[in-house]
Amino acid sequence: MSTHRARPAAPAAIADRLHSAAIHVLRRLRRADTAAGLSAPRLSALSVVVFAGPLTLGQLAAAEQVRPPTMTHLVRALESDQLVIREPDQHDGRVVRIRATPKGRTLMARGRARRVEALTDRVRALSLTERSVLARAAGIMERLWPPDG
Amino acid sequence: MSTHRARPAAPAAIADRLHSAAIHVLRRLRRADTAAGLSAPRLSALSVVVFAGPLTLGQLAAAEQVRPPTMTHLVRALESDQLVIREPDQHDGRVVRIRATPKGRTLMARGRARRVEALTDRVRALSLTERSVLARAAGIMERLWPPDG
DNA sequence: TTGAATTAGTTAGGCTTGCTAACTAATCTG
DNA sequence: CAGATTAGTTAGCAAGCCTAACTAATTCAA
Repeated sequence: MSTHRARPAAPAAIADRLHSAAIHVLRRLRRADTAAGLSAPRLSALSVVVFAGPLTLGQLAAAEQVRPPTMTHLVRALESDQLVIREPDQHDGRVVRIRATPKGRTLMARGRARRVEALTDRVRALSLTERSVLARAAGIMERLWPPDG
Repeated sequence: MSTHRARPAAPAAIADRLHSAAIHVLRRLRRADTAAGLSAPRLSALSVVVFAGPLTLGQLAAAEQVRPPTMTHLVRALESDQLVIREPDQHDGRVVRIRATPKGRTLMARGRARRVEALTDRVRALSLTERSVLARAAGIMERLWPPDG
């Protein structure tokens, strides 16, 4: 446990290591992915739709931190797999509401489990202390940027 | 600090959150990137070449967890920017050694700093405890998978 | 020694994810 | 109602990833 009681690392060094670690972890998962599973961006978008209820394309794009055209594209892919549906808004003819289908809900749960399966296995091999560090880190990482950006 | 003294989270839940957090952090950085900087994959590959000395394309691909054709592509891009050079191996005519140029070394340091600048700013805003959690997490993440496989 | 198998890397081609610019359509505002 | 704004799509591009198929070099075995 080299960091215990050690001089705290500089923010830049921490950022650098975290960046590198995130890249490598995601690359591992990408490889383990594929087969019948959803890609990370699709899975991530689908999760938001499932959990945050029906929401507009723009809201979804903002939540996922991508541009609207990118989200249009992602939604089209999910729609063609019948995982979400597009609904016109009653009050505003410009907006499109995205809603998860039952098929989308089931597949999200399964796909998510499959995609992180390899990671889950590795986490299982860690000590309770290490797991707790990762759990806390995940929370910190999600809260790094203020809610709206 | 909700996880303090709380029942430890299931490995699958931790994996899931970490996965999601990694995606979102990297997306933020991608946005802040561009201008005169190297993309994450190029920067990552260049770093390995700089730190791990000259190494073959295959070794580099393995280190970066991508397929050889992908690495061929990345190396070509780095080469055309004169950040690395390709050298034929004396003993084995099939292998190609990749070596960082001085220009590559300088640009790596600068590019790395620039790319993680936004993240560094956010880390600076954290408490010492939180920073230490992230630092430890980065180390754990890098060591999740055994060295070679 | 020669010819088959293996190994390193490249080429070809495809898909996904991301972007900006430019467009359409709908809504709001003065 | 005209002009500005807003939501989303279309078009077109680049990067990063892959597999399949290829070339060239090396190894190994009969």
